[in-house]
Amino acid sequence: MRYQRSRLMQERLADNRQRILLSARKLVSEGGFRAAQIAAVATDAGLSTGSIYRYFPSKAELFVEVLGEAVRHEIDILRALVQAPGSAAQRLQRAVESFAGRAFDGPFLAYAFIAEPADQEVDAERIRARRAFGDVFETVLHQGIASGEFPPQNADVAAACIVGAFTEALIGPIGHARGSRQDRGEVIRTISRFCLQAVSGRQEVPAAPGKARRRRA
Amino acid sequence: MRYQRSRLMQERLADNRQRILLSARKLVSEGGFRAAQIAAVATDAGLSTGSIYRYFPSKAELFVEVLGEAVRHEIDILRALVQAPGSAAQRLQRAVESFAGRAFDGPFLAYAFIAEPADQEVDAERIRARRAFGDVFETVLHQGIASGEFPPQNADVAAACIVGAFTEALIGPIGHARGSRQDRGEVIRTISRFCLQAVSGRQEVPAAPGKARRRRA
Amino acid sequence: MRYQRSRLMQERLADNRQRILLSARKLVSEGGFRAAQIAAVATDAGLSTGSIYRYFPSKAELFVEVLGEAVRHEIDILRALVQAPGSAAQRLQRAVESFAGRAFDGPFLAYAFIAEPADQEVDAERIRARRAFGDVFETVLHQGIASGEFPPQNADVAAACIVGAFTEALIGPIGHARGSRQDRGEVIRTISRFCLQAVSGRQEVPAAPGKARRRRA
Amino acid sequence: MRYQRSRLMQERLADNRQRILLSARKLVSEGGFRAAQIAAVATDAGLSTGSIYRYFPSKAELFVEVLGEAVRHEIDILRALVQAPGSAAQRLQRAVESFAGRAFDGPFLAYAFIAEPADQEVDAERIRARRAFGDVFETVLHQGIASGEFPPQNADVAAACIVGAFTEALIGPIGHARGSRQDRGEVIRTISRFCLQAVSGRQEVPAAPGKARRRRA
DNA sequence: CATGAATGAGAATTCATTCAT
DNA sequence: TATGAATGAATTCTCATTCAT
Repeated sequence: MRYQRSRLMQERLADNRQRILLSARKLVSEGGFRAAQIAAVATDAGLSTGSIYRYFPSKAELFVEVLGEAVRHEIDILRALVQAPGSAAQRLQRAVESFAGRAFDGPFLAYAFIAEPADQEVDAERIRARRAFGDVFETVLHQGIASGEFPPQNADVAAACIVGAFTEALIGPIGHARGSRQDRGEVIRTISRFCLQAVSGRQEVPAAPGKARRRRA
Repeated sequence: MRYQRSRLMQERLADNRQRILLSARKLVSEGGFRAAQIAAVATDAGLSTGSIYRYFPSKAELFVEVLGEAVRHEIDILRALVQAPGSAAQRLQRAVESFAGRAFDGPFLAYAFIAEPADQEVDAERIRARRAFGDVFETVLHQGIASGEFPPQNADVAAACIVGAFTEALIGPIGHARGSRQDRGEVIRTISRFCLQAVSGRQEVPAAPGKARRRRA
Repeated sequence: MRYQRSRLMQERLADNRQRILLSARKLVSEGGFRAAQIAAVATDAGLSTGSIYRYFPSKAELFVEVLGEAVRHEIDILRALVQAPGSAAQRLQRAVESFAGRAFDGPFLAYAFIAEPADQEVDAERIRARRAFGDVFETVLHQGIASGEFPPQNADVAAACIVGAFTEALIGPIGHARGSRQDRGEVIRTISRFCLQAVSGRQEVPAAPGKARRRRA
Repeated sequence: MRYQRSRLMQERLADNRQRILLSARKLVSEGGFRAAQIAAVATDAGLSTGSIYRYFPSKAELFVEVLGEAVRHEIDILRALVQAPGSAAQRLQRAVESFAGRAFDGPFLAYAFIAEPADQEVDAERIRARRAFGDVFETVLHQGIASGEFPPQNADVAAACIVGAFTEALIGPIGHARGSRQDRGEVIRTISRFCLQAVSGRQEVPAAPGKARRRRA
């Protein structure tokens, strides 16, 4: 006797959930966790505060998901690049440039990813995220070391250095790259060369410019 | 008599101010900004909450100064190393290792330095701090490029990469170096080689181990 | 055809109403009023929250009826026992033991009956309920006093004492009888003797054990 | 160098704490836990909501103390009466009448004592309270049984019955004694005789009337 | 008619800042 | 001048009730 939940309804529900996630993401990226109170998220999403709790059990869970969703997407892309054919150096370069490019375009992820959140649960998710990124880079480093492309090195620490390097360069406050005060391609190539030289110990000729096209996030 | 009392008074005032700063710093380093409420700082400093406001106009100003003080100290050390005689590579290496070593030993500075503070004013100070560190490294890079030691590169962005690399490696959550799970010297040498190779494009033979002595912060 | 549908409909309506009452009762008995939110009742009854409001104008009214229904059932049984033939003492004993036995088996009624409800309206119903129980016992007391079986006494207050005595003994927190830590028969006989002696002022020989059979609520 | 906290100050502090407890107690006794929100307590005590938390860590702790304080006071009185010289029956009678008298005068304690609180911690305290009262009566019962004054009986359950009996008679909603619709002495004597006859199985001649004087709580 | 998503008025709690003593 | 008690705005979360579909 249950009424069939109409397709429209289902869409609206999924829609709301997504809108909440987007609003939360937007607010954090614009004003940090400070600016992302439940009430603000609700208003931005066009809902009441109570409705947020229909979709997420708590503020912490909401932001864990915001972070997790962004990270998962990023990791998927990185893993694909890292598993593609090519030398370790090429694959590392592609991964760094791809990541850096998106971070340049939409500083949100990297921002949330650096920020100290107000909540322990979110903090834990942030740690998982950083470790996940590091793991991807560590994989290529190990492959490069094994194949003799890269000299032996502490891949663990080096991977952390890579993550830190472009994080800081792109979104950290001294990242002069902020906005578009510097040429996108130039910044990204600098970062990728930095990382490649760092792990290979060889002078790297940056990939032909113009390949990494600007793409909106 | 009156003069004497006044001098004592002044000393006590200066003393209290310093004690407040130290307590604030200690609390942040131990538990983050979350743990550094005015009341806690006051208790730790052996003063009343009201007294804090005799020395600092607001919580934000207090923490701006906490951060600023720590950074100034660090910058002084770095600048001395950078202005000492030696090749650009040597000076860069010394600066990186010195900074990294202190961060390894006492994660406070680096922590506060990454943390998203509760307050916009503190945030602004954090930006200044990161920029100041970057500037020091940028200086050496420019010198190295000018002297031909380093290939031409975007020194601005590269400096940010350096700061980011060791920040993440040492105190970021994937910094496996946390605690003492990894050998201090090994971690620091990995980082310094990473940075040197990154900017020089040459395989670097790390400095003889044992030179960088452990020192408590 | 239309008539048939209508009858089915009516049956379904009555059915739903009953299911809601049962679910509400079950939830209160298991977790107190705390656990009996409208949404939980609806889920348990296999209906939507909105539907609850088709059958009951408000949460308060629902629980007033839950309580009232349970009490009415209990009162019917008690009245039958009290109007049966026999001495006042016998009838009183039967009533007390019958009530106590059901309370021992299914603490729901007694629980709701003591609990401070979330709502004033339910509170009022609770008062009516207690008064109704008291009235039944008062009736027997009056009869016993009239017949000379019991000494003259304030039947009103004594009836309240009876209700309080077994309520507390059976479900109050010091009612060690909770669960089955004590022998059911023993507890019930103690209570009934307590009440009988209290009103008769004579040593009572408890009824032969084994008469009051355990029955699930 | 600490300023001496003035006696006045100390008095004011102790005063506030006491005022909060009194306000909380008053509100519960008047309108149940429903009416005792932190904001209401604060207003009643002439303080801000925040100030409540200077004196009590949480709402639950506040009400645990409200209940505990009242109970401790009551238990002290009961224990003194129970340990005084005299027969078990006399001591039991004095205890019951004393307790009943105060409950008649100020229904607060007994009310809170029956109410189902909104909070588990308070609930736990309530259970302790009831058990404590029961224990006092159980003690006299055991003594009376040992001395042959009372017939052998389950003292545990009987003690619960006593507590329940006058609780219900006095403050329970069927306690017609509410307000002063019935004569105070008459009600109290009825209760005490009820309890005495219940445990002794003998007709009790109530203590000479006029002895139990009305006293404000 | 049934549904269940949306609402929004509370309620508890925290903590920077003020100010009477 | 130092103190720390008092303040109260801000924030998260709950749940009875309504109403568009």
